[in-house]
Amino acid sequence: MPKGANRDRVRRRNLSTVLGQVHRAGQLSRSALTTSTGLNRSTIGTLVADLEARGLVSEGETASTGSPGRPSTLVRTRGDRVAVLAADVQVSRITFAVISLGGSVHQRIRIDRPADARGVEATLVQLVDLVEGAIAQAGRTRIVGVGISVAGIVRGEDGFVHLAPNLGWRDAPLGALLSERLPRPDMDVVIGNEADLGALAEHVRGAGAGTQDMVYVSGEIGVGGGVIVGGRPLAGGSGYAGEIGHMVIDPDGPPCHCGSNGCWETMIGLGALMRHMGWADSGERASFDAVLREAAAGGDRARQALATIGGHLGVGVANLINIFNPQRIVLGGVFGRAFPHLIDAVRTEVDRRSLTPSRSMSAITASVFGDDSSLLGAGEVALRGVLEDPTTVPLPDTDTDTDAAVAAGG
Amino acid sequence: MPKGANRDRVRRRNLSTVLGQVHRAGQLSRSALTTSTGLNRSTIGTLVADLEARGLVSEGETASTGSPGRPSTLVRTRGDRVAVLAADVQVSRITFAVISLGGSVHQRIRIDRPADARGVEATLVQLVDLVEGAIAQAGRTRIVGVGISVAGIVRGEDGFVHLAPNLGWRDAPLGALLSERLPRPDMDVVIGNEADLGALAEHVRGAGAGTQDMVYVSGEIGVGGGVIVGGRPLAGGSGYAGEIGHMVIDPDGPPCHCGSNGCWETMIGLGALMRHMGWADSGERASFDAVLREAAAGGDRARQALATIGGHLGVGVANLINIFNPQRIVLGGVFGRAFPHLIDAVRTEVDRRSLTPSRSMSAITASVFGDDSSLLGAGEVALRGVLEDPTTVPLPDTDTDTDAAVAAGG
DNA sequence: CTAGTTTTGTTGTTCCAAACGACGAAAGGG
DNA sequence: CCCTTTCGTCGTTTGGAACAACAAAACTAG
Repeated sequence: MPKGANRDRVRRRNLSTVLGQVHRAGQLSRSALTTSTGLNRSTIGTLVADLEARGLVSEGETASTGSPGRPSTLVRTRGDRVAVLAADVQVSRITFAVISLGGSVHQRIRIDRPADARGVEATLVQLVDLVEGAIAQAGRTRIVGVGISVAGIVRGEDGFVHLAPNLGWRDAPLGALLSERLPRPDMDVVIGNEADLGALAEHVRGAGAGTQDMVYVSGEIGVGGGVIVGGRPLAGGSGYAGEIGHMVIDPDGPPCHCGSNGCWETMIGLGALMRHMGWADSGERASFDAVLREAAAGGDRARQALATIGGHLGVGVANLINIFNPQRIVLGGVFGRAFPHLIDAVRTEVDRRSLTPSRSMSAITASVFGDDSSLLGAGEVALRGVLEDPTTVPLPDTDTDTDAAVAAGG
Repeated sequence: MPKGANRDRVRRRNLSTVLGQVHRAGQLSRSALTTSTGLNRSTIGTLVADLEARGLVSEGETASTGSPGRPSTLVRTRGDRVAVLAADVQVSRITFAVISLGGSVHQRIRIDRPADARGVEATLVQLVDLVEGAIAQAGRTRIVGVGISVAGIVRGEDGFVHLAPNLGWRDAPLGALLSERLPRPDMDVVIGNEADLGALAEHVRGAGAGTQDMVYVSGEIGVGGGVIVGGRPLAGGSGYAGEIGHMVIDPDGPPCHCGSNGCWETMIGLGALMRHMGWADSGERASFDAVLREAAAGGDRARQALATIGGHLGVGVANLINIFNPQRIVLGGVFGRAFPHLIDAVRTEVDRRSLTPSRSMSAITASVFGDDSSLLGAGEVALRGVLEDPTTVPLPDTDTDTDAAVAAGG
């Protein structure tokens, strides 16, 4: 909140930017850090030494570039001292992982959930179980945060889930409940919207890497969206931003479960595809894959249906280009998997409907991480705390950090 | 570009935040500055002294609050040493003003333009004339920038006007042309989209004051939009963001001049209103006022037409709420003036079509500055340079500043 | 009206993180 | 082999923010 450059804040910020750069690149030479940050060689030296003492990075071998001059030391993220937990809560399963700086995934568990264990309470029990198990296994590794992806409308501030239609949740204070049940109350707990987190993951090291402005369109049973604006996630006044699935494309279109008509979701969601196929809508994502298989096998009806969906998809993408003027549009979820079948129809509509200067700089690509986007994004937000203030990870010996001092004083 | 907190950058940033706060509030006590910035009393003292020496602020009387304790000194912006020029280029006239820190408008000129003096070249001549006249009259006041509002698609970086349909311009490098013709090449020249600048003005001290996320919808002959995200203007990859007028609301709707169909603009723009009135579309904004007068006089047809427009307006506003989750939606231009006739229909659609959690926090209001929004916004962007780095304004005696040192050295 | 309280501005000093300069180290080029 | 280039390190400098102490300017209580 305070905007002034305090002396502590300067230090924290510099540590944060250095760690952030290494985290994003995975591995970076010290000389690259000096040029990108604009700081002095010696300053980078002390900052890296500080991060190294905290166990966040390690200095490895030198980079042997072909150019003359002494090669620079490489700075790498370390995954054995600090890590976070990430969970992707889906209807019929939870994917769970231990993720560390640099984005490396250490463990990965998938638990299937029977139909009677998908409520808020059951999910809490499952999550607490997974977290406790991971902490027990962590050993010396310090778990500093938990990130959880939910397909629903989530308030960013406290992780209150307003509505998660496919899970059948409504007004569930998931963040608060989880925080109070976890063994270590000092851990960051962040709940995020599945599409917002997917956008984050694709932006950091996926299909949107290197861009400053991108839009991620997530096709699951419903349609969600995550937007990166100027390198930062678009949150809105209370974290509900990015609900592009309920953008009205046709005011007199089919009714949507949200109470409106002609939402984008009603025209490109799973239900619409089933309609075009003449199938019954089971509300299961698997049926989308059935259409995909049929299209791959050369089925005309399936290809036609996907092209129709692609056209409607293109209309909304054109809107997003006109509104956000992004450098990249990333299609994720089922749209990512169906990308080859959709892209032609999408491009046709986009070329016709978006303003040329914006259009010419917006590349439309498929998601890189596929179904893992949300999980990786959950890890990313859980790491945010450490990335924004690396001093929260205490130095091992010296008792300079806050909570270490409190522990010593009490 | 460099992200590290250099020592110079720390100083500049602190000066910038202090000046920015005073600029926004117009007048602020030193103690308020300490609490809002988180800096020490003495630091605020030196920073304010620095700004005072540069002639940017002045320390006035003390604020007599009812609370005990010594009252704090008030810091006010000074308008007599530094100012900027702002111009709003409309089809049939140019509005021009001298604006200083704190947003106060010092002079104000309106020149009407005959039909044969609306091209790029004629406009340039008119603008250069106005700027030179203002500089000649400025006396001791240092003119540090020029901001210009144009209703068209403008690249933020260099002020290249891709398309300004109502002015009949296409691919006009207005920024470059103006910069090279101006008497003082060191002045900042910023060209901006009319709606983006309107949003900026309303955000700083208008209908969006105090918010962090707002959307400004500008109704002129066409429909434009400006978005503030997290307190900053949404620019997009190349500054074209916010073209909400070409958001497709009905894929099979009436054709738009942009080549698409059913753009929002075709349903709520001037042409649509004329259609509903059964009038011929003259493409003049005045005809909108004629409808407004008829509605005010009790004309049923006019009221019905406005309500229809309001309904379509509401559909798009609902989209914007779902996408941006803003704290405020500001209706400007003709929508601001017609606000009472539109708002009921807008609210009805918005309530039905936007997701409740987002809806409940988005207030819809009319523009505060009316037709002045763009002009004031142009002043605001022109001031951006000084606000971001107050050290560009040299100290009067000591030759510590760059260009003063160069002048002395040469 | 006076003494006490509270908050603020000022001044001199301290402190600390970044910058600087010099040196040795580690590469490539001839 | 020496030269050039670039880099890391160490000791020192520097500049700006923080701190402490004091004076000033209100309000409050008697």
